[in-house]
Amino acid sequence: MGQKNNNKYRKIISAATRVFAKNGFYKAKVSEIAKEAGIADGTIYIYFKHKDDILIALFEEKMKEVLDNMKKQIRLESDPLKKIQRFALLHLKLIEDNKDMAEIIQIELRQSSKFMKNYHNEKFVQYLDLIGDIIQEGKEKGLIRSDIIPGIGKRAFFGALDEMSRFWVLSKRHKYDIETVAKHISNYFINGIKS
Amino acid sequence: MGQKNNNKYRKIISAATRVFAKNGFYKAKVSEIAKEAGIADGTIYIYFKHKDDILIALFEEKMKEVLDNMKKQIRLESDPLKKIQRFALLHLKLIEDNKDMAEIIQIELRQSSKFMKNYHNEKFVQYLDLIGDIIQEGKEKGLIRSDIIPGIGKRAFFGALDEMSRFWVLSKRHKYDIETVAKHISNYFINGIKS
Amino acid sequence: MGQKNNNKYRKIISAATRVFAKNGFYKAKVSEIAKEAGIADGTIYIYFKHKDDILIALFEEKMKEVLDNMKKQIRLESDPLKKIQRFALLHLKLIEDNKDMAEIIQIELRQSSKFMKNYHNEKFVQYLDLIGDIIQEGKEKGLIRSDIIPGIGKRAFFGALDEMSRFWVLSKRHKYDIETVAKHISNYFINGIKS
Amino acid sequence: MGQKNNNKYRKIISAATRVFAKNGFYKAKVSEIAKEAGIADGTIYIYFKHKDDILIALFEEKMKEVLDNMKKQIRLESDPLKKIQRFALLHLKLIEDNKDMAEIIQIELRQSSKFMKNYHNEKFVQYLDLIGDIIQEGKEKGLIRSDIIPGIGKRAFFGALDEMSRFWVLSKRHKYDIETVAKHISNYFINGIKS
DNA sequence: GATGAATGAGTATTCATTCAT
DNA sequence: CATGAATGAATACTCATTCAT
Repeated sequence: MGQKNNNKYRKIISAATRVFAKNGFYKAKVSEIAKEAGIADGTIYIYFKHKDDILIALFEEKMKEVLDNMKKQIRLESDPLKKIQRFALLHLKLIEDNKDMAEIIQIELRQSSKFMKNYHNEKFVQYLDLIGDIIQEGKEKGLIRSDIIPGIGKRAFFGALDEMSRFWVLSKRHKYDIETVAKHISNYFINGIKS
Repeated sequence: MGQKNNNKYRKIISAATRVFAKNGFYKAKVSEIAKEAGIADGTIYIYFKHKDDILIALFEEKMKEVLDNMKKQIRLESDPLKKIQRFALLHLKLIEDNKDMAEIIQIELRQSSKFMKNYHNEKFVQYLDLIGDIIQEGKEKGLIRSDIIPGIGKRAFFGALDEMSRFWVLSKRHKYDIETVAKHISNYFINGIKS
Repeated sequence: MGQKNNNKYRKIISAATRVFAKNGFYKAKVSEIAKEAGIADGTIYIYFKHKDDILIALFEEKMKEVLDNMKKQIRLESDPLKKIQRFALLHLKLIEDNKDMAEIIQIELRQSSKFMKNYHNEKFVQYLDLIGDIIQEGKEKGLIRSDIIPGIGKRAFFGALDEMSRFWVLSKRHKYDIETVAKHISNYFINGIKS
Repeated sequence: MGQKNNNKYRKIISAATRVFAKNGFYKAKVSEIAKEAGIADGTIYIYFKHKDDILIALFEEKMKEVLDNMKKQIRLESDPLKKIQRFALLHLKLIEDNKDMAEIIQIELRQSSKFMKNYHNEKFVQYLDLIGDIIQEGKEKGLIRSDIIPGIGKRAFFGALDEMSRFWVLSKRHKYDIETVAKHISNYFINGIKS
């Protein structure tokens, strides 16, 4: 924890975000991260035991931030359906404002066994559960049909946003603006599940 | 004679599907694919110039199959909304029946720059367009709201299915059966976009 | 011997001469020689047991030709000093007319242990001895100083011609014409050793 | 610190000289050079980008030494004809004292396109020019015939010495001693070109 | 803590050679 | 004899990780 406040630790995470985004985790060299961070190669191993750990730490850090921010924003809304709208807009804005991070999460983290399969992605589960909880709340308030299964609904909604994000990350020019996309996707979903 | 060549080409693709699925593209060794295919290491290089090309060929092959099959199935249905339901069910069934392939497409192919970014994924674009075309058809028949944008809708729907597929691929036990998931997801979407 | 008259054997030697000259023995691929010869890879191994053997055979063939030719030409001259002049001119002409062969002999055959060191180059020894014999004859006829050592003289003269040949092979444009070079080099030597 | 680097660089050059001389460049394994140098395989790649570069560096290093030494020695003599004698003796002595290096220069460096053809051998050109300059000087002083062409003479003389060197390198026992050979070869040449 | 030179395990790819047809 | 698909041994080079300073 003392480490996490450390200047060098932050520099490595920041440099790694850029380097991983550029060519992917496997093609990224530890020495390149060190160079980008303006430190020596060996210094990285004072803060991280393995190259893998940089990616995991990076993910945890970013996801914590995203999760905390999303929770805070969602709380400002009391109507579950409004919460869904806000979630969509905020999610896409986060992607837009953090292209490098988004690319890593989108592409690298889905990757090999080392991560999605063996690494239990607690923060991602919590992120999905934010949606699940909103759906549950909507059902309890009678705003969402009682036959909607939160476990399916949360993935469907997240998946829809995520696929748009992938498109975002991989395209240079955007055909649709964020607000439009957020509105459309949340409307499909809300209309699809509301009572 | 062509048979024999074809035979080995197929064996390599088949072996690679299993090997890539197990530990991912980067951790897969060419020698392991050869062993799995029951041929010599060097033989692989008669059919493929680089390790990369095996993954790309594999993807093209499988996607062609999936695309052809999906097109045929969709044509059997005349109602665009029914087409959406059928798409969902068939997509999830394909995933279920081709776990290894699904895992590769889900995880490996989204990966590094070499693929999603630089490799222009024509077949995937066509697959998405199948959905786009159905939406367009539905709009023209007055079954789908005129303000629905196919370019957003197709991604939202595919993303929803895809996120469920990911969950499927990464889980050992399935909480929900395919028919249920397909029904729910297509219902959200249909209710969300119908007139 | 029946083999040596064989059409395919000749084709291989001829193709190998071109292929070895282009990029050197080590970089030359057996399959490239086969392609150049218009035959299958495997056919080469009907005529030669190893890639090495092609180079050795090629050398033996060419050297026999060169040696026979040189012997015949030398015999036409009775004056040992004239023989030296003729040797120089003929040697350089051979190089000029057989660039590919010259390059191989110059460069490849001097090469690694496999050849100059382990392979006892009988034909080359005989070629050098042609010069040695001329010197000996000249000494006996009192035309060449009695203190000249043929074993040194033959190498000095051959080396002088050979270095010019190397220059020839490696240059694209020739500063001096063959007759001039042959005349100069034989004059240095003749003046240097004559009584 | 620079010392240490320098130290390993030297060790590699030295080890490579021995290893290349033994079996030739193409048969030499990088790992063998590393073992001979008492370092790890990877360390070689800190100092040299490619295996080729070791041979080139080795050559440049040795040639610089030889060239500097030869220049110094030649300057001690004022008579151009004496300079030629000294050149011959010194050249052969260098070969005798640096068998491994001589073998590499003699055999490996003449080799494939990578070297003699594509690699412009500046130091070798300068070495030859030392002889050319002596001839020019001799002509100006009226000691050497005015019709002698330095561009031909320098190659003839170098070639004569070089061919003796090759004989030297490839033989185990020497029939003639250095002084005799040097004296003979320089005498042929001097008598051959003097006024 | 910080450094960066050194390590050496790991692997894609090549290509001479074989042999079933 | 001829073929050319198949073989698999061989090796240059990379790069995550270590550790003496």
